[in-house]
Amino acid sequence: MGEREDGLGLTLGLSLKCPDQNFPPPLPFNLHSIFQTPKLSSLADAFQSSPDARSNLRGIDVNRRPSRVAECEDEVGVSSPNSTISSVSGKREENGTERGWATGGCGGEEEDDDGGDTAERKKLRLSKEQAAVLEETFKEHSTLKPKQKVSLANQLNLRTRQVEVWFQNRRARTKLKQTEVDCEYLKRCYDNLTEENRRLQKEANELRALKLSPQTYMHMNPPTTLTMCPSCERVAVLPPPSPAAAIGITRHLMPVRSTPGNAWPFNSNNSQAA
DNA sequence: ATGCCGTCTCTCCTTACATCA
DNA sequence: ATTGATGTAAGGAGAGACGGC
Repeated sequence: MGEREDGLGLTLGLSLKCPDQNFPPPLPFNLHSIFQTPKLSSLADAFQSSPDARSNLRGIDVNRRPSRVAECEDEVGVSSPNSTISSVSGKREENGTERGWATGGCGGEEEDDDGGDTAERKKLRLSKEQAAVLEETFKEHSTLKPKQKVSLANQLNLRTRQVEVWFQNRRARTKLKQTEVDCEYLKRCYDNLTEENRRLQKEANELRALKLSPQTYMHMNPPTTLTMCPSCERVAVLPPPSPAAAIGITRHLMPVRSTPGNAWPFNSNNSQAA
């Protein structure tokens, strides 16, 4: 109806319901809405927004498949040159294959008190039984083969288009749910990394503070520095050469194996700590 | 083999309606 | 009774696959 139309076409699309409203950062506007060619209000839209016109649908059980429509649909299905099913998209609906369904007409060619070409929006609610069967079928396979679609539609007394749309919307809902789950997971990762980063920053600051005030640890026992001999790969336990080294890396591994002639200040007997 | 065209079906976005608090 | 939020069926655009010519 018209109450949701803001006239700007800038409504945001999917709302991912991420707990953190700032994650992920939303686009400032919907590009699709901006570039989509605005469908200027057609006569049909004017009709749709007319309360009088809508009231004509009240009391009509749109979940019931009118027999005449069913007949028409079957005819279309058989007569379709390229398809044995009547999978009618919105564009193809304009050929009159599905119009007027809610008002019981067939192909929209019935005489219409409301002015002929009524592109009426038929809003219906599937029954619980229909929804349950569709749900069960969806659990087995999220897409339907044409024959499955037709048989399911027949079983549920729905149009194939309705079954098709239901599965499309159901896939969209599944994807949206999955996106929400992914969003939640990424947010947890983000929070963990933030916490880890904060912890490391704090640690770095503490180490810098130590470095700037050497007297604080002057009288402390020097930390042990482990140094690996490049030739024999034994680890030497050394006092730090300077106080500043105490806050550096305490285990110094030298990845490059040196030649035997390398100057190694410690004999191998002193480096049996390994 | 290639290109064009029509059809079908999909995703994505949007709209309109039903329902509920 | 009204209203806003929410859920969902359906419309429409665009894209890709496919078959026929």
